[in-house]
Amino acid sequence: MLRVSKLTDYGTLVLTHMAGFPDHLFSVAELTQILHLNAPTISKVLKALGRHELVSSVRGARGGYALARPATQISVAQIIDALEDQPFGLTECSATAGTCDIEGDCRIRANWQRINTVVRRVLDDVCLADMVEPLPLATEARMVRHATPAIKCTPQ
Amino acid sequence: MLRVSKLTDYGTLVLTHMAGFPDHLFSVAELTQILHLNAPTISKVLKALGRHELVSSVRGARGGYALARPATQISVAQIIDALEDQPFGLTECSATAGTCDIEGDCRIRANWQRINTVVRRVLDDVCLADMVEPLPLATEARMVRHATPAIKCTPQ
DNA sequence: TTAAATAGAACTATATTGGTCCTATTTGAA
DNA sequence: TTCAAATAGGACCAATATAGTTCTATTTAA
Repeated sequence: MLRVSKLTDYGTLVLTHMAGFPDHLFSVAELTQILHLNAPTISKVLKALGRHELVSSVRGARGGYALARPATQISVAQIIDALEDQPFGLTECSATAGTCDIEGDCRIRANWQRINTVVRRVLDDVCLADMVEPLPLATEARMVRHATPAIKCTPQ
Repeated sequence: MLRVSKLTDYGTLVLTHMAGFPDHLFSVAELTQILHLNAPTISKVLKALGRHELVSSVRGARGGYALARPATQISVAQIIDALEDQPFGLTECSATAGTCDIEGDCRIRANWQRINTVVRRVLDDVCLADMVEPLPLATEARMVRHATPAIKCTPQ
């Protein structure tokens, strides 16, 4: 469907809120009230984010979660990696080798991989800090500058 | 899952093959033999592509399909639009308004939309002709040049 | 010792997708 | 005129993926 899963969407929402209060330890209960999401859902998301070291957790009474590092150092791509089950790639065969019978003489797989690289780079270049505030019409984006020329399109 | 559907994948494969023979009218049976996909699947894909005017069809005996326009004028984004059920967008709320309770005070929706715009532009800038041959390490990509600065990432 | 918290894993229900099949329509050719 | 070869459209079922919930274990402050 070319959509990120809802868990990933929730994850960006949760992390974006947490980014506004870097020193605060958030419990699931607290985030539930603020974000109007169900507690089990928030809990599930934070557990996965913890496993991927995007948040750090403190267990026990008075425990909770906080960002594991500054919001400028957490990218949307990293959130996707943590919350999506499959490895990154717009098609199955371009993400994982050996999933398709005709892989041997497939002519488009390599090109899908190039597309993946460029899309990935876009997502690498958006960080949590960018998601916190409604962005003004931005100046030259690092994202765009950074995108290397991976694909040539025949001029039309 | 941040994946294009299999139908979309099949669609690019079929169209890429057809792009190599612009004047030939392909029947489903013919494509079946060449591409090693099942006939009903190829048929389904081509019908959808026809509805979106990416291929033109000739009905009746000796009928078949051909690209509706030159391969330089069919983009991967258009193929996705034709074969995916949902409108383009990495999250549901950023693709379709009114799908989320908390849309009113959601802080990240607008930023997802900016991300959508940039990703979309990447896909707009890859055309079928680009998928036909294994691309050499390409020179400056129109795709990249074209991507406008929609998102600012705080320098790290 | 207890209550408040996270950790992990399993489970169920729903939604989406993939794939197939059926019927209608069109059209070239015998 | 009839038949066979083709596409058009839609409905359907099976498989997969996702969402959401629940249960048990563990940790730790008070």
